[in-house]
Formats: sequence, structure tokens, C-alpha cells
Amino acid sequence: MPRPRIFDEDRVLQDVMKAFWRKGYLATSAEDLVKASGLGRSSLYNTFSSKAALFERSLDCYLTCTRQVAKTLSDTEASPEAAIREVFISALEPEVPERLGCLVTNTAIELAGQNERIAKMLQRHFDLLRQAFTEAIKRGQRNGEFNAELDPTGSAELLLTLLQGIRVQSKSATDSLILERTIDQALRLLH
Amino acid sequence: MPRPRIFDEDRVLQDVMKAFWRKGYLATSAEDLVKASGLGRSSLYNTFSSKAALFERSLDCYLTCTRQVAKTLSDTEASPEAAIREVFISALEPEVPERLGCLVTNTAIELAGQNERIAKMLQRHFDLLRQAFTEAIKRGQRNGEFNAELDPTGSAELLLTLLQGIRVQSKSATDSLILERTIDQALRLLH
DNA sequence: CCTGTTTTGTAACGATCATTACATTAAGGA
DNA sequence: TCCTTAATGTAATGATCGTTACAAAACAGG
Repeated sequence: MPRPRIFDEDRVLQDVMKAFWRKGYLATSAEDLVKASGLGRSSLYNTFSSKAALFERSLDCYLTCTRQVAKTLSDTEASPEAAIREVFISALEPEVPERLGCLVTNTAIELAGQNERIAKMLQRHFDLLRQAFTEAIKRGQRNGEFNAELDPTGSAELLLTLLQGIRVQSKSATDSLILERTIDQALRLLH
Repeated sequence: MPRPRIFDEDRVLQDVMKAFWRKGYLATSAEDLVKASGLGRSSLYNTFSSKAALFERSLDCYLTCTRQVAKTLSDTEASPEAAIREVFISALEPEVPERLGCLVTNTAIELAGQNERIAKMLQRHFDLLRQAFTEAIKRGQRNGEFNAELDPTGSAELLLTLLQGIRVQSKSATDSLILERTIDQALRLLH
């Protein structure tokens, strides 16, 4: 019998997530969130309690979304090398004019050091990504694309770390040429 | 004939830099800066104009300081491998309980995307670091420590990117075991 | 010992921060 | 249609933001 909501919670989380993604947690004001979501202040606070809680749910949204993308690494159809390259190329985000980077990387730097809950979320995410890389590498070794001598887990961690490093450098890079060559180097490591 | 200052400008910059390092630019308030520097508000603003200008000078301070440390990479006395390992190990900062990370990495994520001046400063810094790595690798190749087949510049960029990635992950890492193994992997790449 | 100049301390500025109080609106169940 | 209940819109909350105005203080040159 209550008055029904006129907005979709997931749609709001998506929009709010993009706002946090663009400017970071601190630099995004409640006013920004109101504008990004299209809701009134009351509705936002009624459904999400606080800016901090809203951010956590946005981050969670981003994490699951990113994991979906990382599923291509475990996809048994595609070539592991192509899948890995795809993940790295998307980090350069050549289509986006603003340098958004990655919400995971951004959050690790901005909040993980001081917020244990956030740190835990990110750590779990890194674990999952590392696992996905590991599987892709093992698959590549089985079908002969990659060097069978390599330690899959160690190489996966190397890729994961390189990915984060690319995310950092792409924030200040004017051209992505050097980073593209880094991706080539990283993939050559696996052969 | 004017009243002389009772503080040392460089000492203040060092203290202020640490404050920015610990909490980031936005999260550090003018009040924090006053407390960190020990000066009065007036003196701070009189000598450094604004929080933004103060940050730029602090960052500059950090950059030149870091470059001094990176000089070990060009040191012809020490072993290139040992020097490189030293740089990476220090990134894990096992002595510091709080996860400070690296002011360069933190700033790249927090500000470089929106502040072109800052982005330029960081880019120049990355260029210098890459150059230092390149020299160390070349030297290692000459004395037989490293694989002579490697492309020095590309490998240097790989190291630089890995370093940034380690800085990101160390923010959320509970133990540094995985990252230590990554360092081993990175150095094995050079052989 | 003045005088001039700059630093220093205090207090306040307007703006914006995240959050909330409250009245209004709207819809389902009776 | 009326009543209940929750969503909504508006306005304001105290706190804190970065910055500044101003008077008092302190030193160097005369």
C-alpha cells in the first residue's frame, strides 16, 4: 500500500558509480550524487543511508561488473593471449577522452589505506583477477601458446601488477604509445 | 630591517609533504597543514600563497628527493641488480606500519587526471626514472648480470610499470608475501 | 629610541560539506 | 473515497572547508 518508487535502484547505482569513478570519493559531493542520480536528496539518503554506504554499493557494483568482463579470461573458446591482450588494451581506454582510469585502482589509492572494509573488498577482487589470469595462462600453456616452463600463479601476479601500473601511468600520460609497447612486452613474457 | 622568519622553509616543506603523503591532497585540510608545519595560518599563507601552491612545492620536494634515491641505479659502484631490488623492496616499506604508498603514485591517481600541471610534473618524473632503470639494465648487460638480448628501454618501462602496480596493491595488501615474489619474478625477467 | 617593514596570532569570512526535519505528494488496501 | 504508509521536494542544520582582514609583535636601520 505504500507509494511505489519511480526509479530503478540498479540504474541509480550505475550512474552514481560513474560519478565516483570520474572524480573519486572525496571530490564527489552529495550535490554531485543528486545530479548524477536524478533523485532528490531525500530519496538518495532514504534508500542508501549515507555517502559512504552509497560508495560501497557503487564499488561493489563496479567489482561484479569488472568480474563479468574478466570472465573472457576463463572463456574456453577464445585464445588466452587475445583475451589477456583485450583486458590490457581496455585499460588504455582510447575511446574515453577523460582519463578515468580504473575505479579499483583509484579506490585502492584513495581509501584502502585508511578503510579496512574497502581494503578487504579490493583484496578479494585482486585475488579473483589473479585467479582468472592464472587460468588463462594455464590454458595457454596447454594449447601451446605460452611457455610451459612458466609459473602460472607468479606470471598471473606479474600481469595483475602490470595492469595496475598501467592504470597509474595512464593518468598522466599524454600519449599511450609507451604503454602499448609495455603491453607487447608483457605478452612476450608469456612465450 | 624587516622582522626575520623563525622557521626554515625547507623543513616546513618536508613536514607538509609528509602530511599530504599520508592523507592525500583533498583529505589534508588547511588545519592539518598548520598543525603539521607548526606555523600559524598567516605565516603559511604568507609564504606559500595557497594550499594548491603548497602542494606543488611539496610534490616537487618529494620528486627531487626520490630522484636522489634513484641515483643508486646510476651508481657505477653497486651491482645493478642489487640497486634495482633495493628500489623495489623499499616500495614495500616494511618499516612503516601505515600504508603510505608513494606520493607520486597517489598523486597520479588523485590529481593528474584533472590537473595538467601536475600531470606534466609526474610525466617528467616517470621519464627520469625510466631512464635510470634503462642505464642500470644496460650496465647489467655489460657486466653479464642481465640477458644481453633484452631491449633496455622496454624492460625499464616494464620495471617502472611494475613498481607503480606494486604501490597500488600494497595499499590494500595485508601481507607483502605475494608482492615480494613479484619482485623476484621481475628480476628474473632480466636474466 | 624611534621608524619602517614584515611576520605572527586571532578572529572571522563566505562557501560548501554531509546530513536531516518536516511538510507534501501519491498510491494501494479497505 | 478515505486512510495508511512510504517516497518525495524544500529548506535548513551545524560543521568544516580554504582563505583573508586586521591588529599586535618583533626585529633592522636610522
